[in-house]
Amino acid sequence: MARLTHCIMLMDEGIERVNQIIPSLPAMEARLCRLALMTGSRMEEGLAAKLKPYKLNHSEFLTLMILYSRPHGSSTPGELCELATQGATNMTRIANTLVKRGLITRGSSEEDRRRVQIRMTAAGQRFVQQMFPPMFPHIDGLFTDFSEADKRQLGRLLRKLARNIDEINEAPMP
Amino acid sequence: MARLTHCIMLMDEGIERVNQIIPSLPAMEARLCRLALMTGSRMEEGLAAKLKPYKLNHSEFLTLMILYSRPHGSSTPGELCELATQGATNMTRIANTLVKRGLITRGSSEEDRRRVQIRMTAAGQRFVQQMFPPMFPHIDGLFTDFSEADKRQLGRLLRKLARNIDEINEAPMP
DNA sequence: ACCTTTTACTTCATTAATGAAATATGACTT
DNA sequence: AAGTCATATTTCATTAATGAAGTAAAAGGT
Repeated sequence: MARLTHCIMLMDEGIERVNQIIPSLPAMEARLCRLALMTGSRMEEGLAAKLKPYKLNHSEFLTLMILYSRPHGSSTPGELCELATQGATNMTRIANTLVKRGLITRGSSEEDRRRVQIRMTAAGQRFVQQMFPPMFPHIDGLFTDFSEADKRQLGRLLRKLARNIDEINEAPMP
Repeated sequence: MARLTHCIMLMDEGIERVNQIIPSLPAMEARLCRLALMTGSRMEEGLAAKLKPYKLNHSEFLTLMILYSRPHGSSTPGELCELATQGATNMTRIANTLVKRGLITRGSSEEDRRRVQIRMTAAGQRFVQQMFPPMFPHIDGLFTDFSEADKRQLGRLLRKLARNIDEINEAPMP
């Protein structure tokens, strides 16, 4: 695959040329937009590659990690949908595959029998504890040459961007 | 859909809890990772929503814009693959749909008859000039409250991150 | 000139991920 | 108890990306 920095270079040139035809283009912002999209999708790919040996996809991994982070490794499909930003249909499928692999169990809730109680099994916990730490060097590597200030800045700016995304999504669509 | 800021809050809590069970987790970096992934995919979704009325998906839009940015609105499938970071198979499909809509044409090249010359039609140019500018407020909106320094910083940090991604991808996989 | 390899794309089949709508069940309201 | 809402699942369809094999043209060695 082509280097991301190369793609970014080509993107910069492209925006430059489009900007010359359409001067009203907010070039700086468009560049940031593309940068965020490009790095985001590369990171997705990188993550997918890391997960492949474990036969997990992004949403399965995320669900597993979220469940792992819950008190008693327990939650419900509805809650997991919210936490993992997934549709109910997908969550059912994800739970199916994780149950099949013995990493979680589905049980019925006492108080509300509509609810399904999802619990991480001991095998599931072992699995997470084995597969997660080897990813740390990769996570660290992404920010090796970042100073502490850089990290704080990036965090601040991405959170700021996130707030703006929310604003836009809440504003009534014209 | 749940607000992104809310998802981020939940993510922060999740990382915090996982970090208590697995202290070796590089929490700050993991947070940045998730932040980048989450904002990236929200921006994808936002873009997809903007493109939907025009019946375009991301790769079709990107291809169209790249072609628009080329001298004489002309290129070849191979070049477009590189510029849009797409496989040849996908590019064929994309070109098919864009040809069907009359936005581009496929012709054969003079010098190298293996090559296919892809050209943007007048209709294609009109289409881009109509559909692109209305997206500017959206692009601007993402960065409304960003100072010029903020934008420069974000650009710098994302480019830095991109270089690290390249490093990781080039390093021999263990 | 002839054979092999490489390049450039296309076609067809397959997989992955998700979404929409219908269904079953239980809980809550009045 | 009747009607409404909430939770989860199943079924079906859609969308998008990907892989394997095929076609055609050009390049290069002998």
